[in-house]
Amino acid sequence: MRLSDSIESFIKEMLDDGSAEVELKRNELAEYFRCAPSQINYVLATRFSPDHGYLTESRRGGGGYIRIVRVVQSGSQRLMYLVNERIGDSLTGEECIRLISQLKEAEVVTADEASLMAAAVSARALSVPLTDELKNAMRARIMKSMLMTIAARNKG
Amino acid sequence: MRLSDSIESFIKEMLDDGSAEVELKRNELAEYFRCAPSQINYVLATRFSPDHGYLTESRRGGGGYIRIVRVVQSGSQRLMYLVNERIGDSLTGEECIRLISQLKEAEVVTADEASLMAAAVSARALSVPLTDELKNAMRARIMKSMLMTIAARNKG
DNA sequence: ACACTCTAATGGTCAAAGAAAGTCGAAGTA
DNA sequence: TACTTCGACTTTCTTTGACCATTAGAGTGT
Repeated sequence: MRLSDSIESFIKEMLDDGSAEVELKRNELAEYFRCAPSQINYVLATRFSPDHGYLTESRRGGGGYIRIVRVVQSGSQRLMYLVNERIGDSLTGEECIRLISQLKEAEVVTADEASLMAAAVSARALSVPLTDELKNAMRARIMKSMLMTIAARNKG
Repeated sequence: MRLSDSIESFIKEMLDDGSAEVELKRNELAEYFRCAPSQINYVLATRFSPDHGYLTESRRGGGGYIRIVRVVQSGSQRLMYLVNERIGDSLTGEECIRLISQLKEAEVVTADEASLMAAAVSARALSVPLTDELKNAMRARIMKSMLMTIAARNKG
């Protein structure tokens, strides 16, 4: 069996033990598996990316850590669909507005949250000297990032 | 746990015990935690800055002291300050996080809204091929746009 | 009393060392 | 060809120590 697979299983077992969140020390884990510390990063990048339904957060320096949060659960299917299928690399301002109001209609987000989201991808927010293509690429990314966050909170 | 975190908690506990103000002796505190006195300055700079919602004032010489005050501002005061003075043309990701968590602490936004905002300006959202400078400029704009939306709703 | 100086007691700054984690290209493997 | 693994180098956060700045009060001379 591959090292990466072992590390993946190890982390997933930890996640199954109750909480949907786990905190670890990169160096300790690498030591445990007798591999290069950067191997852990590889596993995180290939098996615990947002597309796989996980968020990771970390801190360097003394007392540093890596935290992994599982965000995909039954209730978030629709959101994950949006993130993975509906939204591609690009989204116009209008498409954003349409999506956001659908989410509001469906009561996935509150009205206040909907306006916050709209503000984040508004023309005003993106009024920097960039091509429309780049702006729409940014919109897609900003939307995905926010939707992932909503999916994470909706897991209960 | 990190030393800095311990010192931070210690000070915050003192602040929670009633008054929104605390006075301490740098050397005594350093002695108590068995660390270099300058460590206290580090904690103040990284955890009790104005962005974190605190002001510090101090005096040297015999009978010197350090006073830490938690700043209390109304929601709209804080929003105005942020939009008009604090946020200029550029904001780093960390600065965004700090400002957002202050708004949450001050109950200007809900926890859900705070994570939404953080998601909008996260590195994940802005992982497009742009210079850091441009990204930080975008962060400033996105933040302002969102904050103005919040300010608008708080009036109605 | 008064003014002046000296000194001990504080706190401040900054650069360097230490302690994690991140990146990325090269080499290995299936 | 695509996926893994490694390790040299980078970045970020923490901790310390040497040196600097300020202040209150004691001592001294008039």
